[in-house]
Amino acid sequence: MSIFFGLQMENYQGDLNDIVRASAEPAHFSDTVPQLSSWQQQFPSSDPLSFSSSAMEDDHSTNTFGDPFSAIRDPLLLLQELNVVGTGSSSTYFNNSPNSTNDHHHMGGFDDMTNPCNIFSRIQISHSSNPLPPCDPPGMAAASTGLGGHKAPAVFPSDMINAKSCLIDNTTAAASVPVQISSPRNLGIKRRKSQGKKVVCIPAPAAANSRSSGEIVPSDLWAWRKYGQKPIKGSPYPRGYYRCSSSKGCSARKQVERSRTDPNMLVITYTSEHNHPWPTQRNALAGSTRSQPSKPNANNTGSKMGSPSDSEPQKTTKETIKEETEMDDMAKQQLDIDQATTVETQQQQHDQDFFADLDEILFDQQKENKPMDPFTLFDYNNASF
DNA sequence: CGCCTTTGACCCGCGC
DNA sequence: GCGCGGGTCAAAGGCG
Repeated sequence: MSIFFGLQMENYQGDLNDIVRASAEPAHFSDTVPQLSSWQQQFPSSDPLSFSSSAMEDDHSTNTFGDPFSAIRDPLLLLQELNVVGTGSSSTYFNNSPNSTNDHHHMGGFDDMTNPCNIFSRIQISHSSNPLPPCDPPGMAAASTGLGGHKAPAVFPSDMINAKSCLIDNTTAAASVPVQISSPRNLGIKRRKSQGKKVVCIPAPAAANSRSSGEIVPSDLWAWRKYGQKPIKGSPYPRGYYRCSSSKGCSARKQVERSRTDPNMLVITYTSEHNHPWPTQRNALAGSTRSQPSKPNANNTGSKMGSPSDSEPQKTTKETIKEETEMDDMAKQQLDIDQATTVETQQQQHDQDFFADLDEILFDQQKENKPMDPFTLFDYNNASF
């Protein structure tokens, strides 16, 4: 997950590189954050990450695959997890995520969504087979062509969540459309036909602190590889096409574009599903660090830092993939026999290890009087958004 | 070496 | 049937 709040686009040149790659300046969220995470409390001088601590805490026990970033997650996923989007088993976007089951939904975080101080206060998210540019205000949608070649409705669909105003309608949020696995080249599956999609609207990262090329990297858990970019008729901004590179054969895709009505907002459309568990190590595939700005202090900010396995000897890519496979098999077995409690225990242990490493990193930063760039933490994910 | 981005070409659904 | 526009492919070159 990457959320960039209150960031302004600067030096935008109309290339989606600006959107998807590179780092972003620390987020200075307005007003207050209800609670600080443990490590924020530990280092109050560090730039606040402003995650919802309740979300973090709640998530610790929900991720079967031991992803330490379950607390720093994709806005879509978190909202989904909070029963805001794609509630219930009908939501299948992350079909291998344990969160796709009802069993682990934690409503404890839902209250946060109604809190004006919630970090997702500027996220709009839609789960619809007929998505619209979610950042286009109602009434302006007529000027926009809906994603997937469908005309955008003049008003938000019922399952459109306008978190920007923090008005969560639990009844409408319950609407869910199963996401199809749809490869356009798959036989018998026509593309652009009511393909299940999820649309997320997030504040666009600023380019100010980005690399010299002006690139910024909203990262999320997954690794994404860009496979195309197209100018969009009627929009000054191109649309970037990304597919999941976390696992070969994964059909998950996303499209990233700017809202034509609010260039400060990014419209991210997720299509199809991940067919693999959470990446246990974001840099499992070589070259993925390209999307990361290189940081001089490798000890603290390198693309491999913060990995849950940092305290362990470096693993080769093959070993990592093997582990992922084994982990996947194990997780399936766990699911088969419904040993959720065991999984949660493993998850908690994993998270403990991760946060111990994280605290160590932050402590090192603190010792050097280096303000911690919160999005360095996002870089752990090593995935463009 | 392997993955990345870039980018022109191609494919295909949809509207007229 | 045709043209438009969106989505994907794949080659080329770059980067760590």
